[in-house]
Amino acid sequence: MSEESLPADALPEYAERVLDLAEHIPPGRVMTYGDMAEWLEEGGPRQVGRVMALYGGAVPWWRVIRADGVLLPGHELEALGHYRQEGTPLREAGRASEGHMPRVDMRRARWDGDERAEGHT
DNA sequence: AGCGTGACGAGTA
DNA sequence: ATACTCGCCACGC
Repeated sequence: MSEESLPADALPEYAERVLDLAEHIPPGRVMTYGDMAEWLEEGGPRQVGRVMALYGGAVPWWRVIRADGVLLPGHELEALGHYRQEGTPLREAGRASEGHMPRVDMRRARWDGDERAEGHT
């Protein structure tokens, strides 16, 4: 039997790795799908995206976004609420902000996975 | 087996 | 800023 049937109460190992990493993203910071794939050294942005689409509800999904900083389509308001609540750096279109959501300021909010760097002490 | 699709990314026009 | 192309990889039809 080469069938690798997965236990119903367990996720694919890759999915667990993705979710675990997502849970380690500090509040006020974000990680891109591509960065997560690179950090894990496995799969690619689309694979991370697939995992988040399927199981992302169990983790702080709003801290995992696209490289261009666009809020998750369909959950913009919810994500925005979290960002304002945790002080995630946002780029607001100064004058034309009416009509479209702000985007995450990737330059400041991007987290590289180095937890030690969080403690500036 | 081919083909389209997607919570992607980078490059080009 | 937007639109389109190509590369990427797993899934479903």
